[in-house]
Amino acid sequence: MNMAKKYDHKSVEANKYQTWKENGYFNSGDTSKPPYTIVIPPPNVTGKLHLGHAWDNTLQDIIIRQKRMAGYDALYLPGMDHAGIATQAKIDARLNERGINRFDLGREKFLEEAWQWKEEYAEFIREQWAALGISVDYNKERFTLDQGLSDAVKTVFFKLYENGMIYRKERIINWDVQAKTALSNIEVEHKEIEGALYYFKYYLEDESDYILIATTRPETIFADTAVIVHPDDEKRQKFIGKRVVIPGTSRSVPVIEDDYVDREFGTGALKVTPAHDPNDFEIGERHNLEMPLCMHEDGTMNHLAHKYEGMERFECRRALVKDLRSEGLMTAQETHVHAIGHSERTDVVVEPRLSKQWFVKMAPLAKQALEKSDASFVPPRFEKIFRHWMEDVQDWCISRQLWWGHRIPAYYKGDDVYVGDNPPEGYVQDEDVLDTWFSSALWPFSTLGWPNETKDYQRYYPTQTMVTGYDIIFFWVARMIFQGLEFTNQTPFKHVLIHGLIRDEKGRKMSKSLGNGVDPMDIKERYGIDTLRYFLSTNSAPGQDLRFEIEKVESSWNFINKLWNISRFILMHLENIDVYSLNIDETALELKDRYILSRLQTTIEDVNRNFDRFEFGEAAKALYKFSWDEVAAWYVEMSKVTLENGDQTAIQTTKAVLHKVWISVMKMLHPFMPFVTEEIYQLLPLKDEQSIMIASWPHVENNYKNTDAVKQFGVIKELISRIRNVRNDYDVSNKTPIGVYIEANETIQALLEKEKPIIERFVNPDPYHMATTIDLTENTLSFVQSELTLYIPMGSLVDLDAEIKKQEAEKARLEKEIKRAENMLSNENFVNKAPKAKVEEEREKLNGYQRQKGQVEKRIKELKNNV
RNA sequence: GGAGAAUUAGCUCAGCGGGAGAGCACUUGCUUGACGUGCAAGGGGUCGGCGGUUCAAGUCCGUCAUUCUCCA
Repeated sequence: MNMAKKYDHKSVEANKYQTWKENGYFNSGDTSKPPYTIVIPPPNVTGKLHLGHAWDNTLQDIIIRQKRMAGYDALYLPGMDHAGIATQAKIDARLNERGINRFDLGREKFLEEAWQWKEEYAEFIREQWAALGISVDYNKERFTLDQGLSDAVKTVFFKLYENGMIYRKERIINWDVQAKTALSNIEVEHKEIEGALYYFKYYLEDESDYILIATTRPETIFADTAVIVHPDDEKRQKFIGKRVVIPGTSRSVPVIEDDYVDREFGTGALKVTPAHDPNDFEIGERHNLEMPLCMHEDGTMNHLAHKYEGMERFECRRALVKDLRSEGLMTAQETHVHAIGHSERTDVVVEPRLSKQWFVKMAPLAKQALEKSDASFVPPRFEKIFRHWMEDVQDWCISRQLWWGHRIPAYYKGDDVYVGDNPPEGYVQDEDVLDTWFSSALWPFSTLGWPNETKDYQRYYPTQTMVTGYDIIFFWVARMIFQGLEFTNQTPFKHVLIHGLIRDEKGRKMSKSLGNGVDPMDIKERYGIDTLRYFLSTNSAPGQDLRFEIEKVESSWNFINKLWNISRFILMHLENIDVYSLNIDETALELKDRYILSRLQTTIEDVNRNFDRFEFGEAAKALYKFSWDEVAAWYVEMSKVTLENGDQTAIQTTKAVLHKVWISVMKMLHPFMPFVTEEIYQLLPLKDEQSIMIASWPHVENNYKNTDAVKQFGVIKELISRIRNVRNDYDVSNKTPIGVYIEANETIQALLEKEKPIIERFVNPDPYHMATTIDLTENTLSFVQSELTLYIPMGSLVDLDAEIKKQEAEKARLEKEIKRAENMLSNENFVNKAPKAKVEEEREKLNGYQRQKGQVEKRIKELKNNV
């Protein structure tokens, strides 16, 4: 026995991952077994994995390890995402440090830099996967810009284009002025901001009258091309057909009528800026208006803003407002709270901007997804969120003005467009790349070889379970579903397990700007990765957020330390043992053995049920309670009695049971804490496999289920707990023998006689006395229990009056219980409608209470006689 | 404006149709040969309010309140 006295995560974790990997345990491919596939949500090649990744990956690894042990050909497919904007921004920053601008470098050289960056970070991420202990099949690792995945992207692009589901058009898109690229709708975060509503005078050209117009974005007036009034607006009919001058300029625009105007909002008249607002764009199309832009791509004003040219847009707004106010062209400024779009990536205010971009027509894809998706969400409410979004999804802007990504396979020559692999002479390829999510959407099948009908694709697709956070249901899950259905005719996964976000100890989101992030590697360093995994997987229910609390991490560590010490005890007794003696002889089982083996079966059932429901917290709770509250607190203590004083058969049986119970518990805990369970498994004799990773999952053995044993054990437990309680209440040291008299029927007496060594060990009684009736009156505490009445003579410590009061209270309590049970049983509806077992249970309870009440009454009488 | 979640012990959270649970914190006692990061024994909740369904409701439905999130 050379186990350390306390759990030392560093020595436990050393070398194990490498060994597993070298022995090929992570590899899929055993075709004699049914496949079970999980693809990793590919982390961005931008930097470190955070706690959110650790949580996400732990859940995936728990599922896959359990399935592997349960007899599946488990494939946990790893990979990474090129993450267009995010990575390009990082590379830009790194180049800037070296004083280099990417435009000086040129596209080709820049991409060389980018690939180098990717190699660096991929290695870093693999190290972190190893640190987390996740059992991914490295033979199948993929990257979104790999050749195969790029082919998949092109195939999808071509097919959608052929079917008219991808188009290129001038539309109002969300423009990120910092990243200088288009964004899709869902990359825009709407935030309520207190802005202002500015009222401007648009004078008629002859200055005889003016229309007052309210706007929240004054700087866009330079791109106004009309003013509209409502057809029913009698007051303003006279303006229709005339021209008004844009305030602060000499340019005039026509006044036209259109019922789009909301007569309740602002002044009831509207300026139209088709190139800077999606609604205005539609009006512009209806009325054939010109659509000039008044800003550059970086958000500074262009020549249309004349004297404001070159100013940043908000600076221009301030200057313009100030000028118009002093010129009397602005009449009012009201505060106005409205939702303003911010770039999810750079957090700058998104500029709606007319731009020619590529789009995916969403209606047909969404319709199909809604009709055919059979992915089941856990918890189910997320399906509603997915469907609701799908129901009114807008076309997806997929082009990005970046270099790092899948370059759009479209070529132009003048107005001619060629989409395909072999452009004719003279055609020039589109400069832009596709939205990163365009490739992520294909991840579950492109990683398995699609569009080729590869063996892997045929065997492992569709996948079983997708695990991800609710924050990317729209970005990713929904898109995988509609692309999967469109291109593989199947939903890409059966189950979608949704988890929440990880929050700091105050409940705030972890973020770089708050600086409240926790590095999983720091936790690993201090407590071990098993501790972190156990903490992450057991402290929230599916779909709920998880709060990071160091106390919970510590309690996870404590649990592992407890497991370590139980193992130490067990291993001490299994040293130099003949492994054949570890086969259990059922005829030799003592009560404690029958009890713990029976509880082992119900624990396995409980764990299995909760694994099937993805309720890992509940599964772990069952194992925690079983190993700590039952194995350690009772079975181990009882086994000491046998191991010290029992006969050879009993000792061997106890050792065999300890071994069986413990190896089963280690196996069931392995998905949660792979390293420490492997360490202990390796130390245990009589293993079924070289590694716990590939050992078989425990199965329920019905022959060990024994409700009688559990019940009898309960009698012993209740008795012991009560005597310990008296010792505590009356401050009687465990060293002092305590008098114990037990009144019970002969069956119970026989049971207690048999378990005498255990009771003696646990409560140190004065040799205890039993009879079917016991008449002890003087200075004796008494406790009526379910199967027996316990008397403890306490001499002068007993206050008879107080004891009578206690018994009276007990009697009152029992009477209440009796009344409750009687009420239920006299209710015809209950007796008729409730399940029979439930009714029977209540009858038994009633009988028990009545018997107990009789005992208590007898006791009160005796006490009173003695006062 | 629409949709969802949360509201349970001092704190953080499980439980979601048959008599309230965990971790931490708290109280008392304990150098018991696995473990003081432990052991034993405790205290502490009319499960947000009000209605309803049911033989039976923290648990299902409705409604209100408060907090949070997503969508527009």
